Amino acid sequence: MSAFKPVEMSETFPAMEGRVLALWKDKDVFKQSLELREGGPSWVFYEGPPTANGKPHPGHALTRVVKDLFPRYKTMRGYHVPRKAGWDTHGLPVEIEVEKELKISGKQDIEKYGVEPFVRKCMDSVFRYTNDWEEFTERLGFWLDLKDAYVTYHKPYVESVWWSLKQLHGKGLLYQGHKILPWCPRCGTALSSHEVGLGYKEVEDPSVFVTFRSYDDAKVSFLAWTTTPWTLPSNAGLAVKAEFEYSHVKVGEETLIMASALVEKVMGKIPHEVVKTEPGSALVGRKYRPLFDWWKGSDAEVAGAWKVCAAEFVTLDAGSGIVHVAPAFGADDYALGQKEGLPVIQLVDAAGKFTAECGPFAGRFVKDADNDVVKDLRGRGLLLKREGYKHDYPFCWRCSSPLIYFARAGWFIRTTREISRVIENNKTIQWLPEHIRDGRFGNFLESNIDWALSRERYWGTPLPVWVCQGCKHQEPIGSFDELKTKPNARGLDAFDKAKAKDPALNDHLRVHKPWIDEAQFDCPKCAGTMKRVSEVIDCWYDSGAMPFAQWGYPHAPGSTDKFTNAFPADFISEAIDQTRGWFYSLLAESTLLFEGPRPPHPYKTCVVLGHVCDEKGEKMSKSKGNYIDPMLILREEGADALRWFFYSSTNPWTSARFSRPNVREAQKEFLIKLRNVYSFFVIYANIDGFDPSVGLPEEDPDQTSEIKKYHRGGRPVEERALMDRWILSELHQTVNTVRQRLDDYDIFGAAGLINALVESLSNWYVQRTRERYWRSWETEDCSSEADADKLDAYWTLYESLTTIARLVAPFVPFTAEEMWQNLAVAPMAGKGIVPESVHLADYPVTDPHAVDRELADEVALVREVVSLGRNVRAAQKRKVRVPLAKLVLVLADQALIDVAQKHEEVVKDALNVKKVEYARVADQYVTYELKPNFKLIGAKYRELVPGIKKTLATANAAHLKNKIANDGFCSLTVEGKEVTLTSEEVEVTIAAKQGYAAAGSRQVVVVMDCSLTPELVEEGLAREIVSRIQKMRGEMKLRYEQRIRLALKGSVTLRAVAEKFAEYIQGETLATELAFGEAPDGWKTSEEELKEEGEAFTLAISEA
RNA sequence: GGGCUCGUAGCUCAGUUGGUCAGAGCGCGUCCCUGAUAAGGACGAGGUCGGCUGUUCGAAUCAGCCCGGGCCCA
Repeated sequence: MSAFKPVEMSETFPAMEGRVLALWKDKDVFKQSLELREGGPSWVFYEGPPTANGKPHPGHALTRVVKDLFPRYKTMRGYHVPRKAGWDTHGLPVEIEVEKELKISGKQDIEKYGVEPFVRKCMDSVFRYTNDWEEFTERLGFWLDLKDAYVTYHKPYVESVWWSLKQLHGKGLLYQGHKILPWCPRCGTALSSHEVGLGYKEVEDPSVFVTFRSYDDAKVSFLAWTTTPWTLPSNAGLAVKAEFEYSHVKVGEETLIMASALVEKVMGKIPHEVVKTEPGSALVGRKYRPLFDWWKGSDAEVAGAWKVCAAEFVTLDAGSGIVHVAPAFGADDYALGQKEGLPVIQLVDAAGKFTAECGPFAGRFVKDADNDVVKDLRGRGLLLKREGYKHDYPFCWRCSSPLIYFARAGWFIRTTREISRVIENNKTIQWLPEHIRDGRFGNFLESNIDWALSRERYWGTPLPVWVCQGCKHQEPIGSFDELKTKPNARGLDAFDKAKAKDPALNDHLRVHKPWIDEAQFDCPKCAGTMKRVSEVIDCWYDSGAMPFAQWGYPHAPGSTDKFTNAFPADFISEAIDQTRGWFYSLLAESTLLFEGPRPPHPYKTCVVLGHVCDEKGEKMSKSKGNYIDPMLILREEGADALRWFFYSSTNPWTSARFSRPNVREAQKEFLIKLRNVYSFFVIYANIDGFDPSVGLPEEDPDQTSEIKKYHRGGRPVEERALMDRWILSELHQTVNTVRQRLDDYDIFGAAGLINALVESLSNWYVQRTRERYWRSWETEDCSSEADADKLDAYWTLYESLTTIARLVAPFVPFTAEEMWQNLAVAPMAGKGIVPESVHLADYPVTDPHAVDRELADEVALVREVVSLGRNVRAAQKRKVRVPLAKLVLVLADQALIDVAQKHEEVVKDALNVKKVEYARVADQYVTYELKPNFKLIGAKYRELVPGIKKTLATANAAHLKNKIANDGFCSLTVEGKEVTLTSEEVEVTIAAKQGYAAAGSRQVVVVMDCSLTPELVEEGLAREIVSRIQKMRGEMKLRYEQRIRLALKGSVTLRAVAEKFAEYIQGETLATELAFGEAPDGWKTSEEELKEEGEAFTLAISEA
């Protein structure tokens, strides 16, 4: 008989979600959802590959729930949305993880350990956490095709990357050059920025002011400042800022040039005199003499060296306003040198020692030589002064040696040549939030430098360039098979040999170091030996290649179709730190490689996520110890709670404060409320035998319309009760706006609307219509008006809940599924009417017919009235149980009175009053206030506005109000001018006068007659008795429809009231009889006391 | 140091193209309601809308500067 499974309120959310997961698995719902939409328009999603060498943290939870929402939504909208998973597997973090595991450190140790076993360790380590990730992904409800994931170390992926690099080489976009790297001279290795960040210490370095003699006048010098004297022999230029003013300062016989703003600070007590000033731009291009004559460059190099350049990085914070430039030892310096044609003078070797040409300094470690360099300059009169300078300086986190910034040869992608196309492409991408496009990301692109692609490491995609050992001829290689076609190709069997020794060797490693390094062939130019360069590439290039590499394009069979069908992506989403990472690598590679497709590509929309912070607003990280394991939340609170928290608490791009209490709050706010309504429906639908499938045809031949598809019974909307029409209007209005918000990628906005809908459903619709579900049926066939109305109530709530289930399915897929299974699938099973999962259903469509904006406004007013009425009751200490005789509503105009009258029954019921009266004029209760409508009069009267405001405020409000009401306008004299205001230009508001039992807002005042008559008190007492009985029923855990027998024992008054209201009391409490006197044996009894009424009685209940 | 971003009630956050008592939820206190109850409602806080200056008839909302937090970069 029961159509619905009772809702077990004691079941935890995670337990419910476990059942849903099992159902999805059992019916393979994800796969079905893809198959269902095959042939539909496709909507392309790219999964940014997470690095699977650590456990998922809360930030990944945010990323994954956002990534899941839109594909689910689009699928329900009819799109085909394949979701291929991916894993980022290369890179330094993996190597470091393995180094730690092996308790080794640095490249020398790795070489000693052996590159082959090391690389194998790296590969193993990557998937150590895969199980964690897969469990996390599934438990979160993130539907992703994990079985068919792309993996960046796999051979087809690597070869796809090779193909792309060959394309770039062919376009002249791949070249060898220099890059300034943080370098540990002891370890002989570069450090990643992450590693550099680990080792900052505060130290005192020399701060020296050095004089560079002007080329044409030995008496004039440029005063430059540096904290690294050891770089001075490698000086190649000086930098000034064109906009600054510079002074010629006479000191004795000599003239020093420095920034005017710093003269006093630098010269201090040294006697000096400013003889001339000029802008920095006037200094640009002047030549000077080097401090040391050790370096011997080519004529061309020398011609370009030792000149003054303009640079933006020059500041007035410290120093002299003139900066010493050593392109080999600073990134800014290098970039400036490239721009200005300065030579790269590098008089320091990789061990941090001065090179042989450095005379007395040759072979000395640079940091130790600082003092002697200074001494040498002083001896030659080239030093103005030396001080100490405290600052943070990076040290090697492994060996504590001071790092030096050092130019290293490497491979680069010439992004700067194509950057204008990249910028154009970027301009057409939809960024959320919008400011990323021209802000953080746009700025980053504007200051683009060539992409340093190569890494002197082991575990990565090998850079596929072979170089002739003799003539330096370069040849990029696009695949392993291509190598085989090369003249006299040899060493290609290195991997096979290794595999013969150890059959467990993974075939994908064929294209990795060290085996691939064995491959050689003959140089086509000089017949020398072509060998691969030793480097691997930046793993960011790997991930940026995923649009084509995930399909093994163009080598893999069928990959061309797969690639073109899934390019560009409609949607990607990652956290903000990916601006310089994945967002850039995707965009840059796509722009450089593909010149055909119309921008934007390879992604059209990018939702940028904020960081997940702890309750103090600090970024969560394991090292800080403020980290919550997201699996803990999933186990304790559940996936929907976690998901809803991220969707509803704030925009995804503002960093959310993540904590268990916050997640619980989101759960209480929304999920529990929704479940309560759902449970309420199921309880009474089962009691009343409401069955949505009754009368349905076995097969529905026409499943085209929303109504047919999802079945909507009951009378036409316009024939239903006001309340039903209202909630259906709210429902369909919300459906409409939620679709709009989601189409705009506005998750937070959509979640807010859904929240408001559920709030309305729970706190107003159900609250105010509960009695309709409690009534008994009157007729067999529900033909009476009362029964039809009751049936309407069920259909209305049924439609609301099943529509909400579909509406929230992309957000809280578990709760939605649970509701759908019970409300739709269970009763309709086998009738071919509803899909067997909510995620196979269509997203709800608005029925414009059901939307009634006027009614929505009306109910808003009614809710306001009720709220104010409760306010009055609280202030007057009149609880709602005691009926009051009269309520007076004072409303600003007749239209509002009409509205209130229309909804009078609801008001009476909600506030428990006998009668409602209406008044437009009620001067004894209210005061009026007049205010101009600023928006309307602002532009018209401008500076008169304050005067108008003042005049209106001080005028006789009641009088003016009447005048406006009668004539439609009023005239005022403001600052001597005549001003005529129409009724639209003046807002009349009312407020309750002090001292009355009244409360008011701008448009309505509620006045209550709070006097009590004996009749009212008696009725209140009767309701009090009912309340006590209900409470007891609850304590006895009686079924909701259980009939009972009642016995009461109390005062004469109490008995009189109970007798008078016997019918009411029995009706409300489902009592078949009401007796007075001692409780019969075996009945449950309770002593009740009504303090306010001064009554005490004994209550006894037995099941009937 | 540079870029971006944020700074609104004890906490978490809203606040539409600048228009006038600055809002919600949570927590707290008081009270109420309850045949959905691991719910719900009413009321209270008296918040210099980070600070200063400016634009404007009018600014939380625009501009400039400053202070503080976050992120990225140097």
